[in-house]
Amino acid sequence: MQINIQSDGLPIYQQIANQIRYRIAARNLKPGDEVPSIRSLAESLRVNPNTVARAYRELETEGMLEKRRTKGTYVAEQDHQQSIRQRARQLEPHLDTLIMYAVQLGLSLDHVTEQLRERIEVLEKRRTKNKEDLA
Amino acid sequence: MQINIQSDGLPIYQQIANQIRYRIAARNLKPGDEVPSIRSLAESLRVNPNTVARAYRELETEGMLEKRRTKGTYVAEQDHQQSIRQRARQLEPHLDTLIMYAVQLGLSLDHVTEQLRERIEVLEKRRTKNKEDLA
DNA sequence: ATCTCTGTATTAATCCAATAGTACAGTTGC
DNA sequence: GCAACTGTACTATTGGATTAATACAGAGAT
Repeated sequence: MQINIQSDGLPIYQQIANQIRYRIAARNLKPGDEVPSIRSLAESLRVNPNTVARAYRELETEGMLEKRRTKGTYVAEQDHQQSIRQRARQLEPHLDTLIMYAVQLGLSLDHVTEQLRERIEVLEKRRTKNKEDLA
Repeated sequence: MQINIQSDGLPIYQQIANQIRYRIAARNLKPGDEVPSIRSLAESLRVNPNTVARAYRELETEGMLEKRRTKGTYVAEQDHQQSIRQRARQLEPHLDTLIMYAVQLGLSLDHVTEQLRERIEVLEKRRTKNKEDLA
């Protein structure tokens, strides 16, 4: 498993969790697939087993992974895959954080939704432009 | 100046900054108003001057406050008041963070805007309900 | 001049999250 | 039984962020 660790401030265990989360979302990893064992991944990243364990534990709590003791760790079968609702619930605290910031900046909430829409447009355009550049 | 400090994990200097930011946004503090001196506020909160100084420095960077050396610290005249654009720019990194989370959760960006809209509605209702309860 | 008020700078103590070191416990297959 | 693999638990180190202690520097009032 190709995981890139950078010393860019973001904790290692989160970098691992993010990258696996992303692969699952992109269906690059599918339900039932086995992910590297804690020890082997720790070894290949030259990182302590506990660090990988923490990433896996977090993903397990989210219902992304499923540990089978003495067997290994696998991408969970159901849960996150079909249930958008569950994932949406995980996004909620981040929404609240954003709203809190907006309130503190004295920005109206209508303004925030509008600004978010605009920001997404910008990012989308950038993304499609990159694809064109590659073609 | 009535500032409440709680030991709830949020750093003291941020609690101070937040509360002042909020008052300015609510026009409870107006441009030109003087805020308590670093030393006096520090004393009344039983906190180190540097802690208050840090809050003020942050607000100054944001263009909210304006220090006049040997005079005191004042709510800035222009800047934040009329320029929504400036405040919006400060919100941008938070928008990006939210978008990043959404992508990692495999949620479409349209979904995010929709969920944000819904979340805001909930909070708005809760807010108006509280007002009714008080009446 | 000196007292008293501004904000500032430097260094030290403290605390906590992240990570490592290392030993433990269960299962499987030889 | 024992080797080789799973995930886990416990303790120690470290590094960074927060806060404190304390001293500094400028301006105004008396």
